[in-house]
Amino acid sequence: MTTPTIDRQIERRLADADVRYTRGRRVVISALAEADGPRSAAELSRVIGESVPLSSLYRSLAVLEEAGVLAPHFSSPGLTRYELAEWLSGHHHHLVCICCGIVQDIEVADGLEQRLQEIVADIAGGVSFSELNHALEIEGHCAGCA
Amino acid sequence: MTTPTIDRQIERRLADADVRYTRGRRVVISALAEADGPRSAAELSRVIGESVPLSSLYRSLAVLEEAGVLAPHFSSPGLTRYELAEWLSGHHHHLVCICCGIVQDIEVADGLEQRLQEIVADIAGGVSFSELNHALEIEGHCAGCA
DNA sequence: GCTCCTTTTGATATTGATTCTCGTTAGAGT
DNA sequence: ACTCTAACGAGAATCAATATCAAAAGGAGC
Ligand SMILES: [Zn+2]
Ligand SMILES: [Zn+2]
Ligand SMILES: [Zn+2]
Ligand SMILES: [Zn+2]
Repeated sequence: MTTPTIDRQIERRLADADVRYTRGRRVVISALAEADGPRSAAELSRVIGESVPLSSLYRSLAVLEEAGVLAPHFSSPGLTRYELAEWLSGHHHHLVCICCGIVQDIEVADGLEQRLQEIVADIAGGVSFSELNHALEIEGHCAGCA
Repeated sequence: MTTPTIDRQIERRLADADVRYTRGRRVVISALAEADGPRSAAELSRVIGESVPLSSLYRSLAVLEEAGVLAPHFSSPGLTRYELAEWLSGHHHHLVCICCGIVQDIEVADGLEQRLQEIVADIAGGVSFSELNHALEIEGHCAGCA
């Protein structure tokens, strides 16, 4: 259930970009806001149902990514999952199940995130690469696949 | 240039799995050993040339992954890149250019890797998820895209 | 080298996710 | 309500990847 706060932030962002926040797009955002991790077009379609045709779903995902509202995530062969961008959902990391492929968001306590940030800066500091962000994926077996 | 050591390790692993280490497969391994990061079938084909048809290249990648010699890597929409598995190349992380998409391996000094390991264990310790491995991707602009 | 048997190859067809096309529909502003 | 433009949606097209299957190559034994 999209929080009113997030919804208002998205409204403003889309208005600034002259992109309409239509019914179909609201449905997509709502489905992603309820998920506890990134979801693919097919996974979303299964949840949303017929009300948003696949071709529209794909275009909505592309438009919302372009507007910076959604971020893509890659962890399975041949498909792209999307989630709310971090400025909406907060910085977090992912648990990736190597058995069933599901990806789950995980919040990292401030202290740990701080230490992680330092390590990343140390690593990137030694090479000619301008670090902008980092993504930590923890791979293993989820509760269902234990 | 595949080091003789790595080549011997692969020979043994494939022999154990009753999989032949054929010319085409050697070419693929050699190209990946020379790369400084994961490469897709198309990227490899560009380097290798006509001597290994795409259909064979794809099958070689699948066979070598199945045998545990190669590991897949996902960071770009709609394609899979491969690299030597970590038991061959050593544990490492990746720099991902958000501009051109190239992925580059990066070695992490033991001390940093140790601290990273601790953080990962701390994060995974709090949830019902059996941690097996971790992947840290540092996103930013590569030297070419600066 | 020759035979038999199994694995691999490679040209081609096929699948599956995603994107494109284009006529139709809906939204914001007047 | 009228207009103008953005968005929609059904279907075609694209592109990475996989499946087919007949032909070629390896290996073991002779
Ligand atoms: Zn699982
Ligand atoms: Zn996430
Ligand atoms: Zn770059
Ligand atoms: Zn790597």
